Amino acid sequence: MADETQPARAPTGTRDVLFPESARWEALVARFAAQVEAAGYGLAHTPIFEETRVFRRGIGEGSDVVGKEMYEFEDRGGRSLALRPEGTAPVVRAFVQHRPPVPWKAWYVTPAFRSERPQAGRYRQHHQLGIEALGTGDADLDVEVVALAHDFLTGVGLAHLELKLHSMGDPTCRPAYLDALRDYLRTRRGELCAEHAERMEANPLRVLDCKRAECRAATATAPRMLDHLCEACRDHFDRVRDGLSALEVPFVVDDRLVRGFDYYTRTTFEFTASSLDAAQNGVGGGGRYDGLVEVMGGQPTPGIGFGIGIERLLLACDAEDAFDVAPPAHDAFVVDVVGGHVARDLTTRLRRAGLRADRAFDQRSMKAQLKAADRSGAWLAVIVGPDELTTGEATLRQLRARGDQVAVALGDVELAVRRAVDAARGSEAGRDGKAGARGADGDEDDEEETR
RNA sequence: GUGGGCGUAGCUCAGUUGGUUAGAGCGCCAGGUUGUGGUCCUGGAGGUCGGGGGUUCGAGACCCCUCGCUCACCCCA
Repeated sequence: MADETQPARAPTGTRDVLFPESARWEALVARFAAQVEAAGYGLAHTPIFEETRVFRRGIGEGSDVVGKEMYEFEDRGGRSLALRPEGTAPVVRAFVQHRPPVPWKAWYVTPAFRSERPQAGRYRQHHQLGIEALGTGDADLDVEVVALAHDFLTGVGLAHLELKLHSMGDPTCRPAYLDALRDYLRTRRGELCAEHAERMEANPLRVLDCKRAECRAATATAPRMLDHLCEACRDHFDRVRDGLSALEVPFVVDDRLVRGFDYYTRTTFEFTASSLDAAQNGVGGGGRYDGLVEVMGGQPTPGIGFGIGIERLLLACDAEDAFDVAPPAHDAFVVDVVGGHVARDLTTRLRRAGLRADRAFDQRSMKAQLKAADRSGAWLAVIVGPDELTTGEATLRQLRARGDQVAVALGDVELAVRRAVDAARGSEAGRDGKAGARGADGDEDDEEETR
């Protein structure tokens, strides 16, 4: 337990995301929302905790995430609850509960909790962006979902990205395959790494995913799911590949790809960022889960989705110098050296007029207030001192562009600020040859300027 | 859960084989300029040396415990 005399801090494995870093998060979520909403996905908020069985049944008792990493607790009524370790199960639970018309397409942004030892790109609370689409098993939907993930990731500026694609088969073909794989592994048991020699019976697929050289070698000639797909699964996989190729989404088929949750059927995929260390280079992944709705107590309904880790994605962006977001600048900073009531009134008027305005407090000196104005990144300082008070004017001073100070009537400040800021933005754009976008990718739109 | 590295001002760090009032740069505040930011100069504030115990005449330095951070394994976003 932590020392009670020490100041409290964020729990192990969690992070505070404060401004200006948070501005990047905000921009990332906004971009994701815009993209998936344009494709017909609607926002779904579901509780941050669920009945424990939602995850036990949904994700699978055998998975590490449920078996040893889930935050479980009893509430005061003795109910067993768990903090969500991932995003899909709760959304599927909500689908079963509310029976929305299909196809039902939802997106989410949510924290996810896993009780593991933190390290680079791995936290006890991390955040995911994701989509889920339920109600059709059409392979075109697989293509849509994968393409949306791809377009989003490349859209934020990631270039060094790899998409791995695989098929897990379905209840028709997978059991026979698992038997064949088990039979094979039994003959090679002595060659496997210690851990997998133990675990191979319970979870033979994991062995294929093992990074150790022994396991790699021992499984080089192991039977592969792709060779054991039933006709329906094979046809489905072919259509997914054809679709991705048609949309020019590059991928590699990886027949060792095994994802951590039990619910996957048929298409599974994973995006890795080669700019990150291999240990945590998975920035997102997902797949089809045609049996999950039924497991959750609903009518058999196919579905597919993906989740993207925000922290990892931003880490990958850092490694590639991508998605550099500049927080929006204030339009005006009011400098009041006559006691503060003018700042109080003017900032409010500017804000009510839709402008971004701030001020200093505590009646600081003009020098200090101008310094604060400069630091705030505001385009303009709106100065009111004794002189202005007697003439009923305010002085507008450009902080980031050339131009003389001008006096404007106090009653016209909103309009004058708007004009002066537009002019300053215009002249900066002219100099840079860019529309005021200080971010890396230059296509962030200036939605505020067009009013 | 297992193993390695590391905890000194808000931040990045220095601190000689244990020796007196613990330093720097940046940042912050103020003054130079009693009406003008971004440069410059001067000054100032700010430290339970992560916490607890021990060794010693003396500990930021050494030992033990503990908390935290970090990296790797496992697994995953």
